[in-house]
Amino acid sequence: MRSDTLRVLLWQRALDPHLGRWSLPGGRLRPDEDVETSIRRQLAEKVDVRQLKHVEQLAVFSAPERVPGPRVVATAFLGLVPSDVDPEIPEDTAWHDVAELPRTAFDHESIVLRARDRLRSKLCYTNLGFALAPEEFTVSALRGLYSAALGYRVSATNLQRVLSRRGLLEPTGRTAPPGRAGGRPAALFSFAGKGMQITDPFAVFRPPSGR
Amino acid sequence: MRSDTLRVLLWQRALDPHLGRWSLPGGRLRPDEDVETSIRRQLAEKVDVRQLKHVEQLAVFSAPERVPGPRVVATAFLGLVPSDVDPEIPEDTAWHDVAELPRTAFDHESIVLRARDRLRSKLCYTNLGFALAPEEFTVSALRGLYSAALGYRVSATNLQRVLSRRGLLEPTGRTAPPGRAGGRPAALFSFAGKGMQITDPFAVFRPPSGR
DNA sequence: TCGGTTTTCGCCTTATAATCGAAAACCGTG
DNA sequence: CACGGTTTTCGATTATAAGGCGAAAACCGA
Repeated sequence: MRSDTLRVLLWQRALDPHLGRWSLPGGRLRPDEDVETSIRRQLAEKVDVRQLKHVEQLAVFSAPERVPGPRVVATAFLGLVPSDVDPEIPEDTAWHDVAELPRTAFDHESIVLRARDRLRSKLCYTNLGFALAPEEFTVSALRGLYSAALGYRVSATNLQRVLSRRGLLEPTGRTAPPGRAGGRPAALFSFAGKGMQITDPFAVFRPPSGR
Repeated sequence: MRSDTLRVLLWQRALDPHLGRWSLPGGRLRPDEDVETSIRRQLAEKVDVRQLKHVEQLAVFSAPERVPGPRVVATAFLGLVPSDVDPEIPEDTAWHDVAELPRTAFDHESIVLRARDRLRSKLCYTNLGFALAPEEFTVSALRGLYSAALGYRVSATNLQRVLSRRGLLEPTGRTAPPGRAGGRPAALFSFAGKGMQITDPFAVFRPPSGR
């Protein structure tokens, strides 16, 4: 998240094929690592890995013609960086608004869109939203993240109530200073689900309560 | 689903390594096919592909030591067969209760369990349950599927009400004959979400209704 | 016809989400 | 320092969805 828009880190290809187009960071799998280790290693060249708050497999892209030449099977990942970290990124990379992607290399546009859809879905039935938020955040800030990622305005009132009832918001007691125009200082919260997996789905058909 | 238990199709290895152990159907990716085409081809040798009502990528398993010898990266799939089809299966394959897996080859047990967890999750926030049901089914039968897959009893009353409100149950007008002991004949329903993707998630943070 | 069985449905309770509006707490300015 | 403008917070209310219970419906076999 950057200035209330959902972004993706892309780098501009310096080689043919598709020279100049923007592509997702990645690279070849080494024989001694699994795919998650590999993508974390690849990303370490672009972003500090410790800043990745969440990493999950997205899907395998394996169409025979997805890249020119010999076939390349790609395991795509969805990785989330909190909105407050602003990592040093190399010259040839940039954060791009997911809503206005540039001309991408290969099938990378569809990969990004798939990742966006996955994020949107999971925001609605998991705690994944907290992976986009800083350690401490205001309800307004969280509302901004949800709104930008989902593409529609969510109510701060309702967001706070829903997350509170689920026991996910822990008040830190501290407050954030108000903006230039004043306004009541916002209370700072942290994610309360420390023991909880950030991707644990909410139950819908719950087990019977009586036992 | 077989006699109200969740099963998985496994075949018994005839070769070393892990001779005699049970393993998931699968095989090597050919250069001219993508992974989904490949797994459908592989399965065609075991089960008629047309009987697969749903196929989705589960995850990539890529630990360097997951199989002896040179590393093999596997893309695992979750495939669902309706409860009423009873395909011809080869001699060396069998349906195994997921709750009581035999000694499996490699990491296939963890793959199966991961698939089970995915199924359980998705039953709660998608229409995936209908992929396990016949074209026409009674609410009781559906309840049996949900109960067996989820591992806890769900109420037929509530299941019907919830799915009806979502507009997913279409009455066919026909009824199923009662069992030996009698009882009111159950109405037959079909899945009403014909245009709808079976995996479309239900919204939780819904877009504002007023617009 | 009657007891046993299974399905279906209405009614009620509970749980969760959405909406609204007022109060709280701050800013800058006159 | 009072005031309008601003943002956050919270209580009260409404709306919607799910769960529980029991009665009625519809069938069987004897």
